[in-house]
Amino acid sequence: MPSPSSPKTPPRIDSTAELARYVGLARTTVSRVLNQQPGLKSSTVERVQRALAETGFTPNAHATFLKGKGTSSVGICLENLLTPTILRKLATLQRELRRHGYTSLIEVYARGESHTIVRHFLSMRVAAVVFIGHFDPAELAARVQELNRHKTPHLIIDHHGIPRASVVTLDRARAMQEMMDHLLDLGHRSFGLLGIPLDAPSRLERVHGIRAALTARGLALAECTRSFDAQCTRGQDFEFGRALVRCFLELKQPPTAYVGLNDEIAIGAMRALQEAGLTVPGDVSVTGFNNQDICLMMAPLLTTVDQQIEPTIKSAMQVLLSHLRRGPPAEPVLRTIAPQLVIRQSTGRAVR
Amino acid sequence: MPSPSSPKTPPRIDSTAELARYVGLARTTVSRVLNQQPGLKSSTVERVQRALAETGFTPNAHATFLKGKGTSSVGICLENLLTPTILRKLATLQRELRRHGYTSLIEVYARGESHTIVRHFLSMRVAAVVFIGHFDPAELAARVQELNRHKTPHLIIDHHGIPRASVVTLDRARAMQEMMDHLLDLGHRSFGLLGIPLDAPSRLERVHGIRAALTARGLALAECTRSFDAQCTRGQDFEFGRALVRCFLELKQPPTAYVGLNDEIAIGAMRALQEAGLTVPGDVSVTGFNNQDICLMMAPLLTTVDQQIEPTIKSAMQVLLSHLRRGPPAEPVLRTIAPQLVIRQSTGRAVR
DNA sequence: ACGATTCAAGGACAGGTGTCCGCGTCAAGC
DNA sequence: GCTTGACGCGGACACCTGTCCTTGAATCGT
Repeated sequence: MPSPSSPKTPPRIDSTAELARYVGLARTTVSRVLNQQPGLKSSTVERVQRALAETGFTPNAHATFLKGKGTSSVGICLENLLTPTILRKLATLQRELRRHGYTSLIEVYARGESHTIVRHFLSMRVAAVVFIGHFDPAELAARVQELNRHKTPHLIIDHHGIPRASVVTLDRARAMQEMMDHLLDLGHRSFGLLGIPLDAPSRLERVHGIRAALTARGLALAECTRSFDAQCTRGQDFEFGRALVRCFLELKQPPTAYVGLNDEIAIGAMRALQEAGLTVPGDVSVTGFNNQDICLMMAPLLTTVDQQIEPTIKSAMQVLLSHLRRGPPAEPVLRTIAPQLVIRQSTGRAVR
Repeated sequence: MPSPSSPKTPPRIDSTAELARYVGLARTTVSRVLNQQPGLKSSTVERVQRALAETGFTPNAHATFLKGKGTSSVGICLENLLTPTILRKLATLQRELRRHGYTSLIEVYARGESHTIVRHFLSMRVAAVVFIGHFDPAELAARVQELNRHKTPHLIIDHHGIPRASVVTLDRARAMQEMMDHLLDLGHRSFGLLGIPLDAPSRLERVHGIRAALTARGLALAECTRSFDAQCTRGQDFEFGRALVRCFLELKQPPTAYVGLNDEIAIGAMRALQEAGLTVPGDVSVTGFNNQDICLMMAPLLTTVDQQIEPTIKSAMQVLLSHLRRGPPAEPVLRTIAPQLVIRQSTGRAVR
């Protein structure tokens, strides 16, 4: 410490009143310095600033909030803490929020606990709530209703189909359609869907895209595609992809192209295929989804879809900020982000 | 009184006073119901409960906190949101904290911003602060001092060497020593270190372990090992591992075993080796660190070290809870967790 | 019908902060 | 010496909740 060599450690200060006593000023004067109000002698301001630095005092955020000077925070509810894309969205969103002066409250979803989470957000009087990922539809709808009743702005990233909720989401139908077009151009006519059930509502959008691509060429969904996980939407990891491919390989006529729900499943699938003596893309093609870093480490490099996370969050912030300024809108906002196909080495011409 | 079947939507309630007006009771009575105080007619309790359910009112957490009934929260500062092991620790810790009635405040570290983060924690009057990962030592030391001055309990997971700070960390020296023993047993005598600089303080512990294993066999660190990233400790991803191996392969006598800082680097290294026409573990051996799921998807399966995250967080919670009960201890607590070697297929006998 | 009991009403205070306002002080200008 | 202006002091109120206490009213028992 440069100026005085006083080794007296400053006392622990816990309120503006204590700080005022410490510097020998009135509490109101200290408060005025803290809030940068005009009409104070510069020497006084400096005196308080120095005491502030010495003691490291921070005003009680709860009391500040109570006075209306809300430390504006935004609640973020995540599907999980494992999926890399979700985490990249979270990281980007938190950075953007901080840039606009908001602090974030992060909670992780667990089935049946969304009520507790949203109540926590509401009790903290957050300025808005953001959901990232996919959730139980009924539960999410109930939460949205709850937030609407409290006039708390909210935004969903990814999950769609909830009434009266603003959503920013990747156009997954279009992504699947483009991917299917790519595979159809390569001559593929029979497809194994990995982690994409044909009837589960949570993956409906993807199936729509797949069907659109097929019907555009006069093909029928039911005849060209096969999915083994009608109800099993549990695991979404490497091992799941591996297990699914093993099921497919027991068929008399296994598909020539495998379409994975995500990169992990696709990678697990490639491993299982290679273990069975098949080559990718020589014998069969495999596609992923998300374009994670790991795609570039596989042999062959994985063909996949990029989520365009940066634009997604940018768009989400726009919507969120407009909701924060004008309150929840009468009509919910819906924005879709265009995906980008990333064609690499794991897809090739169909043989048979 | 109107009929109870009236579909009139309940008004938005924002305080106990409004709720009291809504049900036609006194504010104090409502407060007593909310805090489950005895001496209330059950019909009254029920009336309030119903209004509570109808309106979805939640008491203002800030005001509650101000009254001392603190919604006790713990601040968690993360190195980043990308490293899978950090995220698994975070997920486990948050689950444990919630189980003990604590809510968590999560912030992500950025160089030079730790001051802002800790001040935010302090302004929220958190019960404790936890750091997960590795940070700038000087910055972290300053934060610890700040927390000590405010008598706020704190705990560091992973990063060690900070004075007057409690730490729970994996015994990385022991992990490296065991891994080196394994490689030495296989006949390896020249090692390429990937992402482990020999002189950087942040990786000192690992180097200690490596040296211990070598000297136990009468070998010298400087003669057996080589590291290309003396100062470059930036990237820790797949591409970094790939780039490092390319450097090694330009040497006249490349090493026979590569020791990676983490699984990603090791996987990138394996790719680069395979691209160069070498086989793993036939020609060279490669080891990772962290035992992430991806290790099981590589060909060959990656030999690595498991961090034992579950026991780590369990231990951390014990320390944290004792600090929360008794306040910051006079002597900081240090706990090391025993690692577990996971030997798979990427390591084999040395040839030459 | 009367006293005893039960229970809600409502006032009061505390917790830390922001803000307003009247008052006192001090120095400079005339 | 008086006015004027600048500036800090300290009281007051508000934000919302939890808790204590007194008071008043309704209900119950005999």
